[in-house]
Amino acid sequence: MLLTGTLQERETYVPTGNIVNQLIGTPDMKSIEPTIKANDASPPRAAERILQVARDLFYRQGIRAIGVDEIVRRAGVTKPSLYRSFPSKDELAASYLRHYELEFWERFDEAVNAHPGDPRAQIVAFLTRVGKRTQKPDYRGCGMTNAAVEYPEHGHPARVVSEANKQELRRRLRAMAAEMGAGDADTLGDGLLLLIEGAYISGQLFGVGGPAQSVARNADLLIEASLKK
Amino acid sequence: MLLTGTLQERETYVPTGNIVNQLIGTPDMKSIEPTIKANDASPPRAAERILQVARDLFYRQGIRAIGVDEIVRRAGVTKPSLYRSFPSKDELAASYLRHYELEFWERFDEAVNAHPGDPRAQIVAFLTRVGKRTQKPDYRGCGMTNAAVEYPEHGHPARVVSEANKQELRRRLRAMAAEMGAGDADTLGDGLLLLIEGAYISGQLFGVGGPAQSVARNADLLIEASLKK
DNA sequence: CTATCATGTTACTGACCGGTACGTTGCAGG
DNA sequence: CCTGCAACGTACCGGTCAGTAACATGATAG
Repeated sequence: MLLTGTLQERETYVPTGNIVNQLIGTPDMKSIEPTIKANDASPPRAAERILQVARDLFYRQGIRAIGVDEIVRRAGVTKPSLYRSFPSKDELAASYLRHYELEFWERFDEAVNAHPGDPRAQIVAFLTRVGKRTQKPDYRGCGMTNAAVEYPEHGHPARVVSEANKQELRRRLRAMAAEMGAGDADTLGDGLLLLIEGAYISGQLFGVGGPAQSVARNADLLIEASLKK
Repeated sequence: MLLTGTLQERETYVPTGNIVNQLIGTPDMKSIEPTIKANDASPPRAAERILQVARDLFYRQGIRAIGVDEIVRRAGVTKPSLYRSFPSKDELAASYLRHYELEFWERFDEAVNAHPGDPRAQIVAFLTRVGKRTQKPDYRGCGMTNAAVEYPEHGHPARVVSEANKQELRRRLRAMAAEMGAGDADTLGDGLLLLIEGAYISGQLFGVGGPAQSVARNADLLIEASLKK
């Protein structure tokens, strides 16, 4: 019998392609354009357009479902323009997710800042907005969660971004649960995380009218039960 | 500017390929082999081997990540053998999911049957086992949930199976919540579904030691809070 | 012995995958 | 005006994608 033995599994990511600067690379690097006057109404640079289109398509259709050809076609540019700004499609996906994460923390901190010193109200406020967003007809869940599902390989650039975000979210939720004075803060924090992830998934699975619309209410119930212990 | 206008989005699945019988097609059709004596130690039929390999690879790596060439190579068969038994890769994926769903309901009903007339214990028993499974090192979540993430297109064969399963699960959870006597049974049922989906996702995102291990405890807390209302 | 038929095979298709070598354009500074 | 250089495009790479045409084999039924 053929094909026995040497069919290794590839559980860890090994990159392909070259090394170039990437948009939203590591931290800092706030602006895209290097030397443009503020009043300049110039059309967006190629890299910017590419990332913009990629963010939209990757989120709505999934990363694996979208080829680089379609991205550059819709961006009105050509492939070398993409590969001059991004080392690979995988790194373009990672850039998309880094951008997504930025927006995520903006939303999160907005809810936090709206209720200073009241972590329970912060959570409920955040989840109320999540619940609302899941009821939009074209809701597609959390880009980072979806990317982790699409790329189970350890070390894949997209997964790395997603995992780091979820770890940090878990840390903050547990801290907030402790701040509430929960008997078992880690369990409550984790329970809230489960509800959040469940809302992301159920939102795109059930669409409008799905269980995700009750995420804030359920979180509040769970908090209540956890504080009485 | 080029490329305006006629770039339609394709949100609904349109099939490609021919029409053939499929393994685990619609209901019934219990056995694979049509005419084989029971004592026969013959090697598994091609279609059976294909589905077996596909189930393993689709679950572990994802459906989009696996090509039909790899499936037939690992199954030790060739592509026409696959396409004689399955109309398309999409339908092969649907067959994988139908099989997955069967196993899912086996696990679910096992927990239900272990605690007759006690829906709360049924849920907790089921989620205790889910929590345990999420702690296995190679846990990859729920195959149906993952497939729905991979295929957002309405009407895709894989997504159809997943959506139907989740709808039915939601129905049963709400019914069990009502049976418990919850004040707002639909909200509790939906909350339990959120926890379950959250456990599936978090299990594969965090690996061992992740928040999914607390899903049963959190579900019990949520039930308690919901019954007191 | 032969016809049938399911199951196997080799070899191929056109489209698309991610990625790249190399030429062209346009604009700034000397 | 010319040079230099960054930003872009043309045209192509080998490999893989899902899917198929045409043929071989092997067991069974008559």
